[in-house]
Amino acid sequence: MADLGFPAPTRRLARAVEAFFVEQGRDLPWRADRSPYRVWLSEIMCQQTRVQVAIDYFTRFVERFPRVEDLARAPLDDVLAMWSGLGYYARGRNLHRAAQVVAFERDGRFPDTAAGLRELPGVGPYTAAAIASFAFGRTEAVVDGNVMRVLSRLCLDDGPLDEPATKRRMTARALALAEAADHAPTLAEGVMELGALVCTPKAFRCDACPLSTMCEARDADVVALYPVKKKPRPRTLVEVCAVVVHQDGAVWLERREAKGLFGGLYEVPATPLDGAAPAKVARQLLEARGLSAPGRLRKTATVARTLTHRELVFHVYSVPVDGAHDPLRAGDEVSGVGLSTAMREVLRAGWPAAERFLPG
DNA sequence: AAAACGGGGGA
DNA sequence: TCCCCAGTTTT
Repeated sequence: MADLGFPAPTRRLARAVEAFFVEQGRDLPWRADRSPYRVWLSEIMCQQTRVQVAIDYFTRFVERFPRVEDLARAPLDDVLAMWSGLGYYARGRNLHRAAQVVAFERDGRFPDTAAGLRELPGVGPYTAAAIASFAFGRTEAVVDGNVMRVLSRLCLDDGPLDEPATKRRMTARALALAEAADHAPTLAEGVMELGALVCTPKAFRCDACPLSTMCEARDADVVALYPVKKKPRPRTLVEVCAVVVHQDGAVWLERREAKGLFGGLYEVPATPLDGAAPAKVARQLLEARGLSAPGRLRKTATVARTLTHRELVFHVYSVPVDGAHDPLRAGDEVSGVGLSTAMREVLRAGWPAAERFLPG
């Protein structure tokens, strides 16, 4: 086997991590019962999301959908409504699809190997390994951001995080550790826990680390310089015109197509400005829907939301209407569909009754 | 290999 | 402000 660059025997490293997890691992809701369904659900929710945030969503989901069949039978809109605010909504859409595959094509049973799990929508290399390990006790290389950080420091690996070659090295190391462990799942979860609690990006606590005496970055006093990252891409400004058409306790909502940004979520009539005047675009949005615009449209507010690569600025127009209108949704229906945090803000800004119907 | 895809909490 | 989080999918 090629040299993995460990600063100490894998057996010693593995035992130290396992002991750390047994003694200091957190009592997270999804650790109480390691059923495949709960492990899968928690892992999907935790993707690119802080554990503290995922906890609330996980608790609500298992209460509302106790079994994978319950999730599979629910309308997608219900699932996305529950997912509202969590972000990366493709996860919610894939979650629903995967639940249907498991419930309807596999008799409710999850695949019990990483390769099998990998076939489910939304389950990539990390999640497949995590479920195979935590739920089925398999010896897998479970490599997430925490693991990459811990191992890059431990082995003084200066490969950029987003390069496949770096990922391959980390995977080989994670597998070697899992194979050297007493209990592979404990090791795997332990490395992640170490990254989450001790070997953190900024405020790392080497004094509390079970690996500190073996860590190469620590030896060289360069922990803060690892892992190595590439330069981030700049953000671009996107201005959007949003028209909040409302009638008392009802508001006009439309469903976005089920892909791309905020896919499958609901929104008020809206479109990017593309350099046009907001008032003019607002009028066009209304006319395209057969709505009579008042003599003069008044901008109600500006709502700004920052995404990873985009700065969204909504020019919000509040437009009261009367008479019957089709896509006008009663307030109590609004909480039953998927809404992005950005759209919640837009609704709050342009719909007088929003406070009565939008939680938070 | 690079880009797309949310949101928020902490430094 | 910037960073970065229990990553996956698409281009």
